[in-house]
Amino acid sequence: MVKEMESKISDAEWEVMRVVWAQDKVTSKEIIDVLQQKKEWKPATTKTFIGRLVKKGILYTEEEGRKFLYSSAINESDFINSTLDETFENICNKDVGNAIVNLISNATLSFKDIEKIEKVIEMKKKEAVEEIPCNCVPGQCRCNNCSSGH
Amino acid sequence: MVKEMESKISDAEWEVMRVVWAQDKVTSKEIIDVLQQKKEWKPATTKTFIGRLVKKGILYTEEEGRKFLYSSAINESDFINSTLDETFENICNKDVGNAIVNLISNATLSFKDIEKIEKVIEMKKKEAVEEIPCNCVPGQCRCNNCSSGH
DNA sequence: TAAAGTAGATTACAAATGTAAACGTAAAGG
DNA sequence: CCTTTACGTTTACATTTGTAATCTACTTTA
Repeated sequence: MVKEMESKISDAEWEVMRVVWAQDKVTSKEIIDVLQQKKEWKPATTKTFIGRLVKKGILYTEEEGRKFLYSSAINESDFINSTLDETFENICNKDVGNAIVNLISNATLSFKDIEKIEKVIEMKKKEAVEEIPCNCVPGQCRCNNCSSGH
Repeated sequence: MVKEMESKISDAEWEVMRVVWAQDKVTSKEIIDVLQQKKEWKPATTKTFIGRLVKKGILYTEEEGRKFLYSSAINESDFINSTLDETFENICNKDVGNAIVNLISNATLSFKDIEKIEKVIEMKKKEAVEEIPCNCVPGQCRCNNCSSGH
């Protein structure tokens, strides 16, 4: 349960981080090459994103002779999780379950993933509720799906 | 499997949509009131977001005498799902499973949600794979978690 | 040693976003 | 009928994001 990450990076910056996360320490050239292939970004474009990430403190730099080696200042899983948690805060409580179902159905999962999911689900059963109220309109839920409403 | 939603709304706009979705048809005053309470937005601020959503075609307007009634031009669940699908495209394939585990563990779920999740999981078992390769660096995965790599 | 190539830093600029005030017009109240 | 109110529209403006060229200081190479 990591608290307060609150860094918020853009889609383009994510793309850079993915390269860094996948390779531990990288030179700018490596990042540039990967993204030139994958996203067709001009080198200058990638450089901009790298620079912004460094400024935000999300990329560490360590000098290696003349160049820099870049590495992530944040843990990949923690970052993904807190980003997703923030995204889910936009979603009405009552829809979270369906959203998760949809995600699972679109995902490619390993046997291990499935095992883990089954395990959490088993735990969640203990604290499951009958109906989840809409929390979009505080105080007075008039949402169609909430019999409890108003 | 809804294709092509590609509307992309901002966090602030989401907040407006939540109010609309929760209530079917609403006046601007209702939206403004809710968000003044919930987010402490000035009426003018909310008006701006409403206007932008109308311009984007995401809010319908229908005249009701002098005022407008606003309603959503898009289906809530479809919208949520396609937004999340897009978000998950930022996430390395190999991390998707863990991300889902995390989401489940932070969610409040109903018995029905859990049932549905169990059902999808059951289906996913048939197409589960041994290991999911990192797809962040195309062609040559050097990611730590991928034994298959490079 | 001069030319060419690299890498990081600086500058550019349009579109989207957050945040809001001001404006115009019609309605409702006094 | 005039004033206040309410609502939609227009304008404002700083920040973030996407997208990139240019500049500067080395370094490698001819």
